[in-house]
Amino acid sequence: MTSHNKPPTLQDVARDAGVSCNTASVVLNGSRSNTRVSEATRERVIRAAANLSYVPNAMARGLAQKRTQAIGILFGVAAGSTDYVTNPYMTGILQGVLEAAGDAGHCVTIYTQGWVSAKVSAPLFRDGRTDGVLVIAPPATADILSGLSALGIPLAAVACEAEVLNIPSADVDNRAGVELVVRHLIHLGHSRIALITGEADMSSTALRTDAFTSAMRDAGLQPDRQLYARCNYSGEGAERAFLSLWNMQDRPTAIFACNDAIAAGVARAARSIGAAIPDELSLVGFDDVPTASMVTPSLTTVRQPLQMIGAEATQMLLGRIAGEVYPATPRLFSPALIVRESTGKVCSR
Amino acid sequence: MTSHNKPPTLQDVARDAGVSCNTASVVLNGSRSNTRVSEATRERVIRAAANLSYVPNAMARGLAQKRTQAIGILFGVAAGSTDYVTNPYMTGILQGVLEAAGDAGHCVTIYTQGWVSAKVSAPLFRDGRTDGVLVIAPPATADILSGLSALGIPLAAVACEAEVLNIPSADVDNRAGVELVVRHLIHLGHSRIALITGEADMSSTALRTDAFTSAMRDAGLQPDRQLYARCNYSGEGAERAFLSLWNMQDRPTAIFACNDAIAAGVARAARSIGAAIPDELSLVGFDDVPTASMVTPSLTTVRQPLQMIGAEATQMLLGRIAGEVYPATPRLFSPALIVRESTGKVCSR
DNA sequence: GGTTTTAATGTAACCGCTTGCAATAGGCAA
DNA sequence: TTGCCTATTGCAAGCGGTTACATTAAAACC
Repeated sequence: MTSHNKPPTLQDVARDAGVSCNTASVVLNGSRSNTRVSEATRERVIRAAANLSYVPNAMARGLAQKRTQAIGILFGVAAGSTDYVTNPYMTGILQGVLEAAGDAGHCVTIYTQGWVSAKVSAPLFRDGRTDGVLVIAPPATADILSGLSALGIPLAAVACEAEVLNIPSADVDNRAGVELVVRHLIHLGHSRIALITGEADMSSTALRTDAFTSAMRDAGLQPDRQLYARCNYSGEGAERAFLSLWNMQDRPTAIFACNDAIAAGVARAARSIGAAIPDELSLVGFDDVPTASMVTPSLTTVRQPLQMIGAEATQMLLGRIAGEVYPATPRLFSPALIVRESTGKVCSR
Repeated sequence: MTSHNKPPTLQDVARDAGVSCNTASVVLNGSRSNTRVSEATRERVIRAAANLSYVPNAMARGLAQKRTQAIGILFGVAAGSTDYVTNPYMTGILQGVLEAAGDAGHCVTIYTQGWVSAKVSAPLFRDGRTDGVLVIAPPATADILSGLSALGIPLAAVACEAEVLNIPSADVDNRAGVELVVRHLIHLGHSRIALITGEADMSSTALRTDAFTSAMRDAGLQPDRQLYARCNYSGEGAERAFLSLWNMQDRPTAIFACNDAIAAGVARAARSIGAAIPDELSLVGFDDVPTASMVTPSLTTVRQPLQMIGAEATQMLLGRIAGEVYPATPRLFSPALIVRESTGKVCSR
């Protein structure tokens, strides 16, 4: 019974192999290329380590060489919220991060510290637990990125304004996604197209709003600010936003919701008041969450490659940790328009 | 600009406060109640630490006191798979874990090491990175739990056979959940009820199959083994399982799918061959994933409190790390039957 | 006043591993 | 034989904390 004994240390390996722990260290992590070890010794050490199922202590190693082989991940959450992984966006990113980090032999540590103020929270990340931090879709108002950046912590980000801070980041190409949506709707004959955005302090809100306006103009349509509504990305407030649009004298024939959760809220509200989708109203979402294909009518939406985005950001972070330099411009991934049942030709009436 | 300077150490704090680093240490982590420190000194140290935004180095602290204030989490995945957080079950548990761990001031580290063999993988968790490991729904065939247990690593588990290993665990009350389903269906007049389970090596499969058989017997019905089918919890193979049941000479009037992903597959297959739900076939799922309420017809299913289960398991793990002892019997959480549109009275024909 | 308590703080040895540098031992040229 | 180079290996000082124990000084006791 080997239960409850302490894990073997490098000293144990060295003793069993009949060498100093210096030699054991050199053998086991292949470093010190200038200092060579004889083949016989190398084998003895490796055999001893295998016999003991030796695993180096990450704390000691981290302390000595100041690299932990772990990265931290910080999810953007609304102030006071603890909903870290309750939506498919975050979990999609996380899955990509886990795969990329795993491939690189890095652990992933999720930070749950609240987003107090950047001055207060940022120093917490200097606890030496991780080599760098990945920040996912933080609200711009939480200036955590600048706080972390000022402390010299290696960073990469997803879906946020990282360019001005010279932080590498990855994101979906929001502009391209919005253009796909607007072109699709216009192609179906819509011209009064409404926009329902999420929180104002998310970078995607500004980007999509701006892209929407441009795309409308490009199509020769005058965007109507009356048709811009706002709620939360969680879907909260979507019903109200929908109703305010629907009760206008000159109501829109299509609504572009900035994510699928908002679109779901709109669909629910539409059904409850008997507005037919897509006959009376076309509806488009963004994200292509699993539910989008299952609902009735199924949702036309923009798919973004979340796992690729998460993986790319992870690789950038690992690169930054290794000292590489990246361009500040975000790495953008192409979205795809998934046309389903919630959009149709504009009703002639 | 304070950029890129090294994080302040305890020595820095001690120097600024004009004390030895012993005193600083004692003040800052409040320990050593036998050794007292004067109020004046205490204040000086605290002020110095605050001025420097001092954060103790987790590696050094972990090395010294052999506790890292971090827990590991290992997701049960199919052999060769890297789908850690791609399904709502895992993310629901994770969310609960994050909240509970965060409340206790612990970090959560996700392990991505593959489930090689228990002999190979288990020692990896002795790297000192975490104080204990939470194992979520592992396949019984991957004897990782026994491997970890043999090494004396503090453990807690979710949804698995942990009792024989004397490992504290939490889970939904599968038996109660299944009974709710069977009673509901019988109440609607069904007697030929089919069961579609997930992988055979998941503890829930055995538990739910057994509970199903018992519940049928308790209702005075003879369970028909012909009506037991199997596929994967991911939903893969659900169509085939459904068709094999549907093509029987004496087909079932109701199907209990062991999770919502399977139920979704069944619903899809049923629609594709024109089998009407619930008119010709009642369908029940398990889990109550977000999609369940959105599909048409919406899915009758069993809701389990995933976040509570995750949080409870976390608290057990933290307790075990602190030396507490828990009963080996799993802590069970009551499920709730959510009746929606996919179940109805048996068709009289 | 001398001795014992007690309060307050400092010293130094670890925790397990990395790494600069010293040390040892053959081998070979001089 | 002596000296020097090179291939191996060991020594020891950290990394940044924690903590048993020693130390000092002031207070309390007889």
